Amino acid sequence: MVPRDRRVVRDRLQRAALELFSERGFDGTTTEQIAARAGVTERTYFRHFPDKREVLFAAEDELRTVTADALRAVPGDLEPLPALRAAFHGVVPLIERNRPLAELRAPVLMAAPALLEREHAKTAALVELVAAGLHDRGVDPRVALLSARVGMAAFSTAIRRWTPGASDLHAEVDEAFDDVRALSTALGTRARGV
Amino acid sequence: MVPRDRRVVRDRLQRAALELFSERGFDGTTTEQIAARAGVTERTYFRHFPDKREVLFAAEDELRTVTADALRAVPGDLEPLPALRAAFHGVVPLIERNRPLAELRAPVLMAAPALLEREHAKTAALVELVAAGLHDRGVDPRVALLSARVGMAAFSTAIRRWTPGASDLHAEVDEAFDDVRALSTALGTRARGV
DNA sequence: ACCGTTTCGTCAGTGACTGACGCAACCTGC
DNA sequence: GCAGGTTGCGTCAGTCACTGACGAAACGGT
Repeated sequence: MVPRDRRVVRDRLQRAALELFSERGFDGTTTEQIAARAGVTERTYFRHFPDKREVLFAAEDELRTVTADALRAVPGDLEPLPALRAAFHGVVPLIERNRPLAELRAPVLMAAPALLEREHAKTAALVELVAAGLHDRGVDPRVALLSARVGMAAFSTAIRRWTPGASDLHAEVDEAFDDVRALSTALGTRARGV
Repeated sequence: MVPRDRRVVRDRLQRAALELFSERGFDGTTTEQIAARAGVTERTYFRHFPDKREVLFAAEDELRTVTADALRAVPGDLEPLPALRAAFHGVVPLIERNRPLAELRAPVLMAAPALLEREHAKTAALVELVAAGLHDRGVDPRVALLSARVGMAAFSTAIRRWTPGASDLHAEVDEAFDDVRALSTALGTRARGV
């Protein structure tokens, strides 16, 4: 028994998994191999992560709390989409900080459908979280869900458009929301309240 | 060996799976049980469906082709979001026709995270499809992806808001897109081209 | 009635995941 | 510095999703 600290083992498992997935791919790697490289047994792996994919999604909890806090910190008089734009600006530092790791993860995710699926579930869960946050601000639930989806569409697009070094994520967020606004004007202007 | 017709076996498997998932839940059902109720072996199940979840997602192919065709049928001079609104109107009949089955599927999906995840992947794949369709119409790829996400957000919201019998899905689609327009006006009006 | 093709059953095997049990290392109070 | 509770791990056995290989039965056409 080497590492008596739980965080150490967890960290070694994450590192080992990322390495192996990069080398042999997700499907070409067994959980037993991950555990072996981390110096533990397969059973221990499953004590730290509920399944094979979850090793790569440890940062999700922080993203959720930061997003929820950022939305709560937004002035209450803002309309739904401006509120989300402001909230996502508060999430930008976290995304920027996690960028080095994200660049290692990206090729692995793209190559494994099971991991892509998990990533989509992560986005969907975040939409629900944001919708709940809007509801807490007094937004009608029907509008809250649509707003959350549109806002998340803008934020996801901003992140994808982001080319670190060449562009600023804050600027990309503003541009994406501006694009939503510009795209929507073509929908015509009928008289209906939200 | 009773049924020599492939479609018959496939249909029996789908029916058996839906029944069993409704009775014992997704996790409480084994693929062997599904096959047994359909009168075949587990091996045969996996000859018809690649995994345990896919029995409930057989209609996806039709949705994809209908959506792609509907988008192609839209006049080429429409802006992205109006084009998507028109295309989704063309998909409405399919959704309405599949409603009875969808109502049986819904509670099963909600109760099983693995199935919800598959459903989200389906939406994500449809977004990619729509983005590609927009790109074929000459829309810039960066704008196409954002448009596809926003349009799909509106369509998904319309379907969720839809209470069959009490409301019309066509009307819900228009309302959802109108809501997007109304929500976006709050983003202010800066001068930027799309 | 013959033959190529489809579709299925059987068998054997891998890998993800779980529950139960015991042991060793840590933490506490005394 | 030591008894006793807690935590983290190893081991074992087992279930279930999924796959490849092979043979047999049923189908379609000639």
